[in-house]
Amino acid sequence: MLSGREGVRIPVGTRQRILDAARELGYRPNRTAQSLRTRKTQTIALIFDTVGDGHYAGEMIRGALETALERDHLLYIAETANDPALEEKLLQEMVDRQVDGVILAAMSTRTARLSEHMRRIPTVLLNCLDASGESVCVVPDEEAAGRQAARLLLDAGHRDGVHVVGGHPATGGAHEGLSVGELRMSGIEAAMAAAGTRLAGTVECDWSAPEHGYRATRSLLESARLPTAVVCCNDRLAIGAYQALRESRLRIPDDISLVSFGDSGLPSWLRPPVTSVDTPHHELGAKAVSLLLADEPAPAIHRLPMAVNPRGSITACAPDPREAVPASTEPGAIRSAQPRPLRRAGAHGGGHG
Amino acid sequence: MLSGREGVRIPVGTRQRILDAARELGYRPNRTAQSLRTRKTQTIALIFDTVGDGHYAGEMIRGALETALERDHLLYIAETANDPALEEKLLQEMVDRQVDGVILAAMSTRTARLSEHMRRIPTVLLNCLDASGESVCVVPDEEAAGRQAARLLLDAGHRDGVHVVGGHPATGGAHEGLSVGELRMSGIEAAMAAAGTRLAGTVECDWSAPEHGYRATRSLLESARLPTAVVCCNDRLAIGAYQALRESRLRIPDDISLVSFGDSGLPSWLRPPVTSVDTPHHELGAKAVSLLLADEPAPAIHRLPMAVNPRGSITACAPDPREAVPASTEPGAIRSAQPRPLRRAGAHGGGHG
DNA sequence: CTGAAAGCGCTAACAT
DNA sequence: ATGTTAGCGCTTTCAG
Repeated sequence: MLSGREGVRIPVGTRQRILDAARELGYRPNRTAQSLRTRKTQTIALIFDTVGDGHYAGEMIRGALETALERDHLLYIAETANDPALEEKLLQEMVDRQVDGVILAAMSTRTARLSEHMRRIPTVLLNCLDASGESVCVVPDEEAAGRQAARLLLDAGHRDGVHVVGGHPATGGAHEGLSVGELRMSGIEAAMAAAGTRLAGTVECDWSAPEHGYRATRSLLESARLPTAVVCCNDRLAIGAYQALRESRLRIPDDISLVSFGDSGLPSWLRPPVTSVDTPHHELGAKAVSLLLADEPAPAIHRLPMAVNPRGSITACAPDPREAVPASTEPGAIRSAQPRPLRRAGAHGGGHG
Repeated sequence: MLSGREGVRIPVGTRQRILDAARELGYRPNRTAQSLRTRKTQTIALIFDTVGDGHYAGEMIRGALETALERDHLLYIAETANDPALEEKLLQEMVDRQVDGVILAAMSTRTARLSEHMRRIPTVLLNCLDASGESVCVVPDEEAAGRQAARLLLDAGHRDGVHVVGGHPATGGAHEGLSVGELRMSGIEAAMAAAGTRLAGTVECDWSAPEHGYRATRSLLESARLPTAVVCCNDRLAIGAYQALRESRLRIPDDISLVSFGDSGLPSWLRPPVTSVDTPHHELGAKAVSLLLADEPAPAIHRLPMAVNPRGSITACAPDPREAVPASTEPGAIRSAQPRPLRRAGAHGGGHG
């Protein structure tokens, strides 16, 4: 009766008294014994390739944890460090402890190789796909994200002066053969085309560090026609872009608009805060858990929408940008050449980038 | 015999044959059954108050995981979001699953309140202390960190021009009644005193965002006597300081030296990289696990040394800074007034801050 | 419809 | 020194 057996006929008062007594005595069913019998442990393994700088992982963990808790499950966590042997060992340990399912999470979207274990236990791939296409996968919808970013700019009137910093690097993983960069670019281009226009240009560069964004943006500013808006393919590039723009005395968003794809939570430290299309880490983690715990984990790729976070780095663009923003070939002093060493100590004073 | 019973007399060949067969058949002892019998699960609960921005947590998790794995344990993870009710529930769930021990980790050092559960199960407090002083605690040695930071500067010849940005805010937790800021300041002051000198000044400010560091540093630069070196109490303040220095055309480390206390992994993105005294997240996690798994978890506070990471933001200081750095009351143009809008596209091009 | 009994797979205590 | 047995605390099956 304590285990919740149905159809028991006990006076309601008595029943309640029993339950109360049980609680008062601090009775807790022994989950280990339950598990031995039912072969279910109410636990899930969350295995990362690498926890990385943590931000990505942090939100994912939170999302997964919340959903798991709602469904009365607890989370194991582990990290493979991209070591196949370690991955195998961890998977084995998890299986030994009879986890009810495994979530294999990758920090940067890529194609995963499936271990044997994963054919014998419910598995969800998080932020990665497998070659066979027989797995349940959860990934951000990068192509839609590209369209979202472009729409932000288009809706503000930017049509002819939109440049991209980042582009389609070969590095990084793939969704169905396409890299994150390719997908985002494809989305951006599609949205521009749908609006009857196209990108003014794309600077292809490494996404890994701010300095690449800095250099790419500088090269943009040296061109004959100044951009009205720049799309940065990730946060690090955006930091570099901020730096380059600040050095050129171009103000955001007054002189130029900026959109970024957020993946690190860093944009909130930029001044002014950058409007970005952010990877839904939290939702990815939550979705992975709920799929794992669903009755029929039908093989499929679940693409989650990215979140648009307007933070004021976009300004309406005049119909003809040539009148609003005069072109310049002088890299040294594009706009106000006035040196303003110790500027603004106000609310935005901590500005950087 | 499979469970490793001692004193069994079996021909060596046979013994090996059995083991081989077992492996070939894929035999794995059922850990759940083991646990039911032995009341040990080879698992540890790692419970954070908040995973925060993740960096802190990421390294801690890694450290804990490595050590746990070495000792054949797996890690549960959870987050209480500083909600006592949730903490209680999670603790209960962990106890129900018979974890062998609990690590209670705080993101920012503070004093913890002990739940009843923790008196009945081995517990280690990570990055926090409890009022009773009866727990096993692992914390960074903040006072030593202060001395380390000061020594870096003193060894480079900085004696009379060292300023601190941050100070001793009342906010944040405490080690034996002292906040992180108080401890660090105390260490800095002790080291300066030991060297026969003292701080030129301290700007007390909020540690939470770059803009406070920016403003504090600006105020420093407006004073009559220019600092030869600045100590920033955390990464965010350092970012703000970088920004202020850059706007003043002061070069790091040529014109001014900088040291920071690292807590976010962010310093690596600053140009030039900032020399910092870093919280040993990884070691904290590892130590917590090994203490938890030790035979006698004697109540004690374990202070772990912080790691010094020289990254080139400190330069030797002339014996008399007054000759090396002329004072100025003009905030507008302290040093080279030359506007250099699009500077250096080279290796350090991505610089920001 | 309800109570009793038989295990889940292992380890520890027990006889041989 | 080795083989045997009795549970760990629960769920499920099977009689009653």
